[in-house]
Amino acid sequence: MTRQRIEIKKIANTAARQVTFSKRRRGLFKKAHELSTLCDAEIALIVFSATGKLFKYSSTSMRQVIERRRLQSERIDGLEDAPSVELQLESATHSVLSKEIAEKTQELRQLRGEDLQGLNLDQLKQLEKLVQGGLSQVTETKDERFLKEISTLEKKGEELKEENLILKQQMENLPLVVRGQPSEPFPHLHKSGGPPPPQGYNTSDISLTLGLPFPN
Amino acid sequence: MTRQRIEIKKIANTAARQVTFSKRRRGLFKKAHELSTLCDAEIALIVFSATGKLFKYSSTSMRQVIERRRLQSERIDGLEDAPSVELQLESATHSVLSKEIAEKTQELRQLRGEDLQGLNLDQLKQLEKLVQGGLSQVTETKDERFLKEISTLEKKGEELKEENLILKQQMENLPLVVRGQPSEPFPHLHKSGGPPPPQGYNTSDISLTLGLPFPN
DNA sequence: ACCTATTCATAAGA
DNA sequence: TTCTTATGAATAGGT
Repeated sequence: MTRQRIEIKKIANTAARQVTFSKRRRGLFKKAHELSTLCDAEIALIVFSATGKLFKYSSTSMRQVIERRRLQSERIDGLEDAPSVELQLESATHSVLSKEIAEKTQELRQLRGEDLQGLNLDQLKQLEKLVQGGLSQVTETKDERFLKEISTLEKKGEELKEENLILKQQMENLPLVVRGQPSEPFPHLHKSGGPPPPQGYNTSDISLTLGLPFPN
Repeated sequence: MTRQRIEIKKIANTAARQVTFSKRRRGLFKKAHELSTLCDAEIALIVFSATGKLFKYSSTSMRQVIERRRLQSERIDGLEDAPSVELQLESATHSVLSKEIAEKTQELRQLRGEDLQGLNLDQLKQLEKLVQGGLSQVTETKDERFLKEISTLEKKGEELKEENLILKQQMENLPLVVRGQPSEPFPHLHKSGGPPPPQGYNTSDISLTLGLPFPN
C-alpha cells in the first residue's frame, strides 16, 4: 500500500510474505488495541502464521471474550456450536443471567449520563435526583477521608513538636562548655514519627552523647 | 490520525466514540482479512462494542481457530484454559456471567454512593468526577427536554393569540345592531386545532354566522 | 452518509 | 530483522 499498490491475494514469494506478515501483524494488533482503548470495546484477536506460530491479543482475558462470544452466538445462530442436551438445559439460566447483565449495563450507562433518549421527563428528573444523591455521598466520603488524613498529619505534627521541645529542654540543661560549639546539632534527626530516642545516655561523657544521639 | 492527532484513551463524548467505533472497526476487520489473505494466516477476531453488540471475523471457522489456540496455549502455559469438556465450559460460563454481574452490581452501588469504604482517596476523586459527569449529562438532557416543552407551549400560545386577533377584527366589522348584545360571544369556540365546525349554515341568519367564524 | 486535510501504515529497497 | 522513505490508506473533524 505504498511505493506501489499491491493486490490482496496470497503473496507468492515466501520471504516477502513473511516480511509482510510481521509488519502487518504488528499494525493489526496495534489497531485492535487502539480500538479497544478508544471505544471501550472488548476485543480478542487470534492469529496463526502460515508456519503455525500463534499470536494473540485480548483487551481483557482471552477466555472471557471467547466465552462471551460463545454465549451470543449460541442465541443468535445455534449452528456453529454444538448444543448438547446439558447445554440446552443451561440456556435458561444463561438468559436469566444475561438479561440481568443487560439491565445492569443499561442502568450503568444511564447513571453515567449516556443513552438517555429513551427516558421521559419524569424519569429524567428521578434519575437526576439519584445521581445527585450518589454524588453527595461520594463527595462526602471523599472529604471525610481528606479530613482524616489532615487530622492524622496534624497529630503527627504535634507529636514531633513535643519531641522537639523535650530535646530543646535537654539541650538547655547542658553545661555551657558543650553548648558552645554545636556545628551540626542533629546530624541524623529522623523526620517522621519513628521510635523515640533510646534512653540511658551515658551522662559521664556528654559531648559524645550529643554528637551521636542514636548509638544503637 | 488526520485533521488532528488524537490521544489513545477512551473517547469521552459518547456520540464521537460510537462514530469512531464504527469507522475503526471496519478498518480493523479489513486489515484482518487482508493479512489472512496476503500471508495465508488463520485469523479470528472478536469485538464487543461498549453496548454489548458482537462483531466477529474469522478466516476459517471461528470454532477451529479458537480450538487451535486452546491446544497451543495448553502446551505453552496450561493455566489459562481448563480442559475442553463442554460441561466445564458451562460452569466457566456461569462464573464469567456471575462475575460480570457482581462487578456491575458493585459499580452500580458505587455510582449511587454506596459501598465506598474499599476505595482510596484517588479512586474516590475519580469516582466523584465520573458521577459529576453523569449528573451534568442527565441535567442537560432534562433541561433540554424542559426547554422543548416550553417552546412548544409558547408556539401554541402564539397561534391562539393570532386566532383571537382575527376573531376580534371580524367582530369590529359587524353591524352595531348585532354587536350590541353579545352576552356569550363565542359559545362553542374550539380551543386547539380540532375539527372545523360542521358545514351548511343557513346564511340568512347573520348572527349565527358570526358566532362561528370559520365555516370552511 | 460523505468530504478532505492530515496522520498513519507500509512496500520496496538497503 | 531493522531502518528509511515514497506513497497509498485510514481516519478525525466537519458538513
